[in-house]
Amino acid sequence: MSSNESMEMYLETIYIIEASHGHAHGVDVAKKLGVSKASVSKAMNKLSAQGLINKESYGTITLTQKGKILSEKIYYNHQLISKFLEHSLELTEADAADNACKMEHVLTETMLKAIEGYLDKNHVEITIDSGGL
Amino acid sequence: MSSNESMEMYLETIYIIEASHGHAHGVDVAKKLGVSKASVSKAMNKLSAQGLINKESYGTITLTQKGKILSEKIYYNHQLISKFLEHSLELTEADAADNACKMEHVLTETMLKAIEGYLDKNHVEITIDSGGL
DNA sequence: TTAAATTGTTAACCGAGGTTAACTCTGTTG
DNA sequence: CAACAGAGTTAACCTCGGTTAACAATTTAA
Repeated sequence: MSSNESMEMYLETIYIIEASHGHAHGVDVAKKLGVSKASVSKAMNKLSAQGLINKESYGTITLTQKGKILSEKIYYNHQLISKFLEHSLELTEADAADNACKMEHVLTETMLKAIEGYLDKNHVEITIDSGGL
Repeated sequence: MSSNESMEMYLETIYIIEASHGHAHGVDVAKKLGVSKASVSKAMNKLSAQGLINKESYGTITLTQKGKILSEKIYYNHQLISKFLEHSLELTEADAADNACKMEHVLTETMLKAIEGYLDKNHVEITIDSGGL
């Protein structure tokens, strides 16, 4: 637990790619995050060492159970925050996602719980569409 | 403009100290932020080079006009976010400040404007008490 | 006024997270 | 099957923001 911001971004990205393609490749992650292949390669070594991903034949990446649980949580938080911003501030989906993306790494558990409460009270559904990162 | 997160923290801290003592000293900034004197010293050189602070006799630090305007904006945003979190999510003042502190460096202008609108619509006053950082 | 305590600065260093360039590995295909 | 293109890795390097340790400067106090 408590991987930091950039590791969370890698994990979330792998999660999203895996959701639509079954597995991720380093080069896809690099493109999606706008970083070099080399950065991805180093990051993958760390995530692998933490037991969050499996590196299979020639760079095929899949989440471990542990990695899946963590990235689901990260992704869920992202959706939670996005919906909250859309509903409370009437931000567009794009603006909400934009800000959620940066907020998701720093909010306290207390605040995340409060957002859950807010959405619940206001009957806002959390759609798990793997759309805009 | 667009100094980054840690520079913003230094600036905001100087602003708060200056508000209650007339001027700041490096050692106070270091204590408040929980960093070493050396880090403060280096940061002050940068802020000074950017024309945001004046270093007066033996380490006495004051904001320049430019620095004051910027740190007021930073501090104002902090208050804005805090109030928003207290009102929309019913967070305690402490929890709100805690999260605002991390959010204030990353939100888009669009979102900040939206928060202003929200507070306005809900008649929430922004008190400029230089309380909990 | 001189000694001690406080404060500030500098130098050398560290880890995180990125880069480029050169390399290796794998798979496809002419 | 041989060669090339695509994908991954490695090494050397950079910047940022922090650290510790030693030193310099300034206050304060005996």
